[in-house]
Amino acid sequence: MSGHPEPTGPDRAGTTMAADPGEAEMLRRHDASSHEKPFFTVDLVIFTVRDEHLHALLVKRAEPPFKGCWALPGGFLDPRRDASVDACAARKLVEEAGVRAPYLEQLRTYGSRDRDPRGWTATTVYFALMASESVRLLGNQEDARWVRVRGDEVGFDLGFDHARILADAVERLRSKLEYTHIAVHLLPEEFTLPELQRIYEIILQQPLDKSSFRRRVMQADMLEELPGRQRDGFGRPAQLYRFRDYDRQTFFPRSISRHAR
Amino acid sequence: MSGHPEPTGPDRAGTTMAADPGEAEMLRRHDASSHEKPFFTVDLVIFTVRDEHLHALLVKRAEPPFKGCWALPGGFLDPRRDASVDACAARKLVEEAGVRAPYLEQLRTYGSRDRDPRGWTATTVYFALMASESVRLLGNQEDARWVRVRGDEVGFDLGFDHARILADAVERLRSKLEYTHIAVHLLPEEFTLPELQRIYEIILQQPLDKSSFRRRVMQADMLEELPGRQRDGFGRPAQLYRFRDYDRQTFFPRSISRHAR
DNA sequence: TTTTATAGTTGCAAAAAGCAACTATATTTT
DNA sequence: AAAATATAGTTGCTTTTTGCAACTATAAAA
Repeated sequence: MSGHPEPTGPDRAGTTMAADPGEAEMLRRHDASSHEKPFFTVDLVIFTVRDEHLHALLVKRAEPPFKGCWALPGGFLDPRRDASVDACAARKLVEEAGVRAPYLEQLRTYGSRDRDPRGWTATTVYFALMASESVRLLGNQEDARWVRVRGDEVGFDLGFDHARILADAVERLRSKLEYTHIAVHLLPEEFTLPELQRIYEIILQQPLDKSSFRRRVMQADMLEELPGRQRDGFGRPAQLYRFRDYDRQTFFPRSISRHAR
Repeated sequence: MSGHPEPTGPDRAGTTMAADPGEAEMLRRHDASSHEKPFFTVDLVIFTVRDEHLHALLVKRAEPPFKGCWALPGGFLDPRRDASVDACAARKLVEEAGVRAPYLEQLRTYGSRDRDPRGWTATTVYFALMASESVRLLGNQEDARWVRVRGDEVGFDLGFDHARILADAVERLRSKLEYTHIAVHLLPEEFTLPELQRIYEIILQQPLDKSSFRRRVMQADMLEELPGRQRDGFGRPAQLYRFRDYDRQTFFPRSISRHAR
């Protein structure tokens, strides 16, 4: 493909003229020259499953605003250090949770005049999934903790609009679990099928049929059996598997739980 | 839950209220000076279906950088005018496409040191869906056009990283069409079932079975029959329907096209 | 009046999911 | 050591959902 648009095409037909072109032009130039910038931060919703429940990592704010309140980890993007927003999120993930490369996905950007008392602020929020075993909390235990998520909240107030952000993140997590394989990122590299099923049950908050679940996961062909390797426990030992392709995002052809309709 | 954390558990310390104004004022100055801000813009991927093909709205840039190039509509957020990022997107939608309230959803935020020659820039991208009938392009025909999307590109280069953004938007659109009802937003308020099916076929790029499609859509119970109202044409007239609830985002229990596995 | 084009329905075969009983293999208990 | 118990994994059948193709319905065009 070349560097120039086609001279012809279906694009000319439906372009009804309307309001004054001079006005639009004026607005465009105004925008370009004013360049007033909002504050820009990156926040993280870091999920894990521990003790049969979904947990999120929260930090206690050491500085105003909302000093002493619990909030999502995150902070200002530093254009000198961060080559990109993604890189900034990865940096903060290391700083806050000491984790190298878990599943990290952008949730969305929240920005408004009044969500931060310091002024117009936009924050791009990422959510991360990790195995609870792989987490090393840095710094003091007192100012960073895993908090159990009940429903879509933690049971107490959070600073800023972080309660709403957390609720959105939980919703996105549930929604993606219905259709994708991302739950594997909440487990260590090697895991068993019953462990994976338990993750789905905990987050979707409903029991799943064992045989249907296995059928579905095996048909998706995402797991690699680790021959001879088993997880011992009380009953019969369970076969260990590994997720086949951590980069590809695959979808189930059906949602896991039947939707109420 | 209430406005106060539980006395026990990991949340014990989350008691403090929001910052007092005097302290916030002090910190505002501190933060403002110590944190460099990136530029912040909002861009739009505006989709419609015309002439049996998916189209996106592109504008020809009047100013550098990429002057003369085609790019996605958008521009700098203005903290004085825009109460939120969402509001900024809605404003730009009116300015660029003269549309009041189509489907508007945030895609994601792209930000890096080198995506704009003017410096570190973050852009939050929204994608909009609208019926081709409802569009009034403002300004000159020459600098805003509907361009046919083939695969996930338009066939010529775009300014900035907009080609990649457009590809991401197309992918998101396809993905959401598999599981949700958003295709109705690409049609006028009243439409027929064959028209809706055609939208799915065009965007998913594959034929769909008539009876399965109807069964699925009717079971989802999202459409309201308009008694006595029909669309005339060559063959048998088609029943007109209206989408029942424009706010609710509902999901199909299965994806529409069978996935290759 | 016949042909053609499109809308919409129906019936059945095929595929997938739900369900429950069954086997397998370990630990714990007696 | 045998029995009880707990968990993993399989199998067979029923029910549900889908895919497919033929069928009917209703208009305009020939």
